Amino acid sequence: MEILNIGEAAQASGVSAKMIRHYEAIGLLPRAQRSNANYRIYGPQDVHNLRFIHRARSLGFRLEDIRELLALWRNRQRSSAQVKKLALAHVAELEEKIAAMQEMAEALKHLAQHCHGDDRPDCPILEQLAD
Amino acid sequence: MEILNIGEAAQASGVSAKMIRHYEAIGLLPRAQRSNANYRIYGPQDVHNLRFIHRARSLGFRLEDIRELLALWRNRQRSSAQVKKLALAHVAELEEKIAAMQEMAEALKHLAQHCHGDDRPDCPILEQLAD
DNA sequence: CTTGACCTTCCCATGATGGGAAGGAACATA
DNA sequence: TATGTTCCTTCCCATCATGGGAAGGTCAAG
Repeated sequence: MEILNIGEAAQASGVSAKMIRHYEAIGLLPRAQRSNANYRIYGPQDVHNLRFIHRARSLGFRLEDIRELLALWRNRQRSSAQVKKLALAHVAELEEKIAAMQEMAEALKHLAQHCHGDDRPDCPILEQLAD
Repeated sequence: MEILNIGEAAQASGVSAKMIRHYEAIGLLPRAQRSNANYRIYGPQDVHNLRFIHRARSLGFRLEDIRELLALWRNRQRSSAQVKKLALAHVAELEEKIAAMQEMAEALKHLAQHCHGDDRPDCPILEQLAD
């Protein structure tokens, strides 16, 4: 298990083969080495990169953020402040979206509570939408 | 203010002119009446429909859900149970997304708390991503 | 009659992901 | 070795809601 093709690298990293090709296409990953038959081949370091991306995605980072995170990761001269700033900006975005969705959910739950949910047509949910 | 062109209807409803055309194109709205010059023209009922859509979007409903909500709204034979079901399904989706984003935010905040955020390169955020 | 603000249609972009086609390559088993 | 299965390659298209912008027609006010 030293040299992997794209399917094996996908298995090993949790990133789909489709996405590995995509990340390469947009320059998030360097162009992979190729076998004689033009298959992409991946070594341990490549898989490490892929895992990094996978974890960052699972924390909700956008690909452009991940591009920066990868650069910081590779750069031994980075300051932890740069990383922290990126992370906290992302947290702020998440919290903004969470708050917006919570407002929606609360409003809808409130309306639904007052909806009989039976055979009759009267419904405060529609009434609210129609105003 | 009885007969409006698309820009005025947009103003009056909160839905952009661009989106009004789009909703018509995908059949969410009936084809608008046209003036001699082929301009779309909107009456009070059309604006009412647009406001309905605008409010539903602001509660996070997807357009396909709104298509159903509009049908229920128009249908005097509807049961409030149908509306409530749609609404609660949407609440469930929202809450699922909220929970996922909260997990991300919590994980990141935890990592950021342990990141010095100074000039030094050491950073638990990157360490976690690199594992 | 010109000018500026509006309208029309049409095409393209976003962001991350996947589906699927057409054709070549690798490999396992009969 | 022949054949079949599974993998790879590239390329195009779809999602979802929204907007940007071009090219050209229309309208109202000065």
